[in-house]
Amino acid sequence: MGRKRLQESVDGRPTVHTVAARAGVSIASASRVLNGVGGSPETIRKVRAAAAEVGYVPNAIARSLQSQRTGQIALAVEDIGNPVYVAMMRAIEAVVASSGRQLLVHATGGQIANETALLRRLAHRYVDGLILSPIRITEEHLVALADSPVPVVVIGQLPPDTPVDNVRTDSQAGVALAVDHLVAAGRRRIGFVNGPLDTVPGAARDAGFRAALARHGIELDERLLEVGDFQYAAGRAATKRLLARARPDALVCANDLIAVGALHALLVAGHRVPGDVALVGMDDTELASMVLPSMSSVSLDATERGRIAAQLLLERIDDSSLPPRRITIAPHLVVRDSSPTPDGRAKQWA
Amino acid sequence: MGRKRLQESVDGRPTVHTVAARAGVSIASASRVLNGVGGSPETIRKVRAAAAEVGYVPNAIARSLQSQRTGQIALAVEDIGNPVYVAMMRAIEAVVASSGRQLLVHATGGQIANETALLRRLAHRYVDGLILSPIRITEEHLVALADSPVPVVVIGQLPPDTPVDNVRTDSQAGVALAVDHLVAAGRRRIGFVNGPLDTVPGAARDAGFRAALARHGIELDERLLEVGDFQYAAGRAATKRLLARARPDALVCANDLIAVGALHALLVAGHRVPGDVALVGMDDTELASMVLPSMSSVSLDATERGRIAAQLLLERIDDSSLPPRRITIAPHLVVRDSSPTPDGRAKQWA
DNA sequence: CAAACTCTCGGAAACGTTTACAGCAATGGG
DNA sequence: CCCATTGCTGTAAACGTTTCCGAGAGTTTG
Repeated sequence: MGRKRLQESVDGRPTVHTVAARAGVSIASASRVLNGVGGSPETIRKVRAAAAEVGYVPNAIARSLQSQRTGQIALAVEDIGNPVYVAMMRAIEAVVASSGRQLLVHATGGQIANETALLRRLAHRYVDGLILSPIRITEEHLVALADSPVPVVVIGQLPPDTPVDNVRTDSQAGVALAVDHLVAAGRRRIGFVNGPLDTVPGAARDAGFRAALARHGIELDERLLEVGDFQYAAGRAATKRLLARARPDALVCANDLIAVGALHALLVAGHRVPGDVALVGMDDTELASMVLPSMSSVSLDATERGRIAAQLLLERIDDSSLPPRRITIAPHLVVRDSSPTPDGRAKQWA
Repeated sequence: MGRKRLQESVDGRPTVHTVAARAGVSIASASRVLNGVGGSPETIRKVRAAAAEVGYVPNAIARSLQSQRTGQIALAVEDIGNPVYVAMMRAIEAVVASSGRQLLVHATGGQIANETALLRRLAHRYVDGLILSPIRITEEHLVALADSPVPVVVIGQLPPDTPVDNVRTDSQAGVALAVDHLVAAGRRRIGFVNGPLDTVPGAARDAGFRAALARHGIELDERLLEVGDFQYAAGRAATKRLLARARPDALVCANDLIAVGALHALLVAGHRVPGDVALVGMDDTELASMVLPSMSSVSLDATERGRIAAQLLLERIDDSSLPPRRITIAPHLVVRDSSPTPDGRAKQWA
């Protein structure tokens, strides 16, 4: 009994001690064999046999404590229901899994308190690194990022010279792509349904929209601007408000969820899309091709951003002396049926 | 230097030794104070001060090793992009987070190999419990479940008498609800677009559909049956095939993704919904109210299933002697615009 | 044939916690 | 005034690994 206590873990499962005793070798030898480093043929045989007989599985926690690695990566996004984050998550999970690690998912709800709390919790070292995609960036974030005890990669805009690995996209240029496309098709009364202006993407897209109109010499009509959350329901409501006071001939939306809401509002109000009002979303999520008419959308390549972010993180975990890197992904426009084709014609059935 | 090595962790961060030394007490006393158990007022003051000064944060891994608890829960679903799993995940994450734990997400892709590998990996004890929502159940699953080293809760059908906590829904009855609804509205040529028949939900829904038709004395026309993956694209393709050879006046779909695909195929083919063909999806995801016309759908209450599964798991973690529990959630029909209202009339504009 | 290497092995320390146990002082009751 | 109780404290063991180090055996080299 006393002897057994020394060999089995507290819940009766075999430990390296069990295996070693059964094979008649020391735990050091057993451990070496089990990790495939060293051991004479005879020892290897005995240890492997013993391990198989008792069904030994190493304890990940104990291993982590010793190796100072958890084999876990955390991902924190605002809303795991947004298809753009789903795409990102899929890409990240693929990279993470292929490196033999696991992915932890946190939903922050966009709350700053949640995010900084999460950053602080990293000090517990339950994870080897974090991929964070914040929707707002505060001074608190920057401080917390600066003395984060584990590597963090941020997906999204960060102030210049923040010494943090960073994957971003130029959503300002993305909005410009949408506007250019619509102007080229002869639309002039272009509306914009945005997310909250106090978010980083919201502010960038607002600036992008204004700049693009200015570049085309179109005067901005403030009645064509609306703001809501980055959600379907908010997009639908915002569009309804906008339509109640103005007559756009095109609508740009700050993401696809908003755009689907806008599409719904437009069709319910009896507008033809793209005949009366052309529509361009943003993020190019799966949603864009699910709806009818299928939606043009500016792709910010969430999959690619996720993949790169994961790779950057793994690289930094392996070598913390790397200089901070900043990767920018260029947006591109995917034209579908909700906006006029390049030759200016709308599909006949719409 | 030698002294320092004893007080700080290998990467220079403070440990309980650091705090203890700084406060001039033993590590035992320090640990006790930090855990809020015992300590004289003076000791408490000194330790708290020392901890604050050095910015001490306990190491979660070391704590886990000692306490035999990781504070982590894993969730494994087929496809994190399916909105039904998103809803489930949201509910689970809420429960898990409010118990102070964290959620790990695994995407299995429905691969049996992945799932059994995952079950085996539980032996590494990196997590306190698992919520598994398998789409297929094999003998391998049952064996792996039987000797899982940590508690597992399964969401989905399980053979009777499997001694595993289980949250399920009666999707067979769910399909019946849809069929009853359509028959009551006078539809007779009811088609069914299902997922793979070798999956548990696929088989159940197939059986449910056949039984429901039989109950109404409607002879089954095999040409009105189609099968694909539980995905949007597959649903769209399957519906296209079905429409090429038959003229249904209603369509039941095995989930909302398939249903949105079917809706797309129907509208593109020029059918009016629900005028020519009524449509009922299943799962009642957010998607259902995003599309136009908004989709009737049989709710299997994924949110509730997720919430309950998480609670069952937490209970079992706290008390492994509990008898296996099986909770069944009743489905209910949510009628929207894609199927006739109870009085048999379709909305005028469709 | 001695010296220098190369392998393999086991003991023991380490990773950073929590906690059983025993010692000790102070307190209260008889 | 003594003893039992209470409340703190520190020492040391434990959680289950990996790995450093020194010892011994066998092999090569000069």
